[in-house]
Amino acid sequence: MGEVAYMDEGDLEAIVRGYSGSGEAFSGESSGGFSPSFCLPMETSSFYEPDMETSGLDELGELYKPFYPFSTQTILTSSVSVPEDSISFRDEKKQRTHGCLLSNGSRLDHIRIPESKSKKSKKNQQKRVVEQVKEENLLSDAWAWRKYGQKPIKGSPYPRSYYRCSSSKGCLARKQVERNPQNPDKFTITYTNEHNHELPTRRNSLAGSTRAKSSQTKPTLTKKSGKEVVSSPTSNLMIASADESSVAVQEMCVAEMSTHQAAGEIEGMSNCLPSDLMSGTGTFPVFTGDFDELLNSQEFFNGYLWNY
DNA sequence: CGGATTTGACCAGCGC
DNA sequence: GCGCTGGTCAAATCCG
Repeated sequence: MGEVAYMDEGDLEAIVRGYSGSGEAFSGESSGGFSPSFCLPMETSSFYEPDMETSGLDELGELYKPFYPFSTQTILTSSVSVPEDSISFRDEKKQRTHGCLLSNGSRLDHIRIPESKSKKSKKNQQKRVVEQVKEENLLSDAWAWRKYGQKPIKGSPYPRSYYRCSSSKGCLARKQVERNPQNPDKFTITYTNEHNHELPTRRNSLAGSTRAKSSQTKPTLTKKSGKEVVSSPTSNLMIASADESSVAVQEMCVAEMSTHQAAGEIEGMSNCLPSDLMSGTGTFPVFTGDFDELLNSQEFFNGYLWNY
């Protein structure tokens, strides 16, 4: 299952996208086109194109471009539970679902969030996109993010991490990532504002260099060189960092979308989770594939993704 | 050395 | 007005 909730201008409207399954949801029907990953409410279109009106699923991907340049692959990953912000409205969602069935079998439900939830606060007035993803899908974001803060959230045992787009100094795009208290296997990602630039040629200015995840707050960490790092062999791949491997993995996602390569490789790809968000989990998805192979595959995309 | 992460401090919005 | 909470800032620190 996967859900994506759009909250716009007061969080009055949101949609929930349902998936028949997290990994299996992607049935490889994407060649040359978008998988109907997202079905956005009309008003949501204004998010990117004020007067854009579309009903075509292909265009949905375009709508999502600011956040998900590769909507198809991104979607494939989206798993789902209920966005934290809308958890309290689960029942209502169930009652008011009248979504559309996507060609891949996933369903997209529209939900209306009670107005009481939105107090017209400055924050709420910002356009947001909320998505629930599984750990292994946190990587499905081609943008470069830089973490600028972390805060414990009341009512949740897990902290919330704050990221901003690091591709462009003037970019106001923000991203919040937090583990779902109700379903620790999933993360709630909240995107705020939109990117004011094209997809970065490199996810991070530091592409190629990896910073081992260090944290003093993770129970599931192991000591390494005096610092604590996630025990997973790939844990040093950050969700928002541009480790060569992670980039390659992500590109594999794209490749997958266009070449129908085994989705299993993606499902098994590593996850680069911030250790702070990993607290409470003892196991991590581990990518067991050959990174060299992945890196080689990267060449496949250099032509249009990473213009280097 | 450049860039990313960590983390305490600061600030603003909201409820009482 | 006060306290709580969430979001952001920025110095310190880390890493390749």
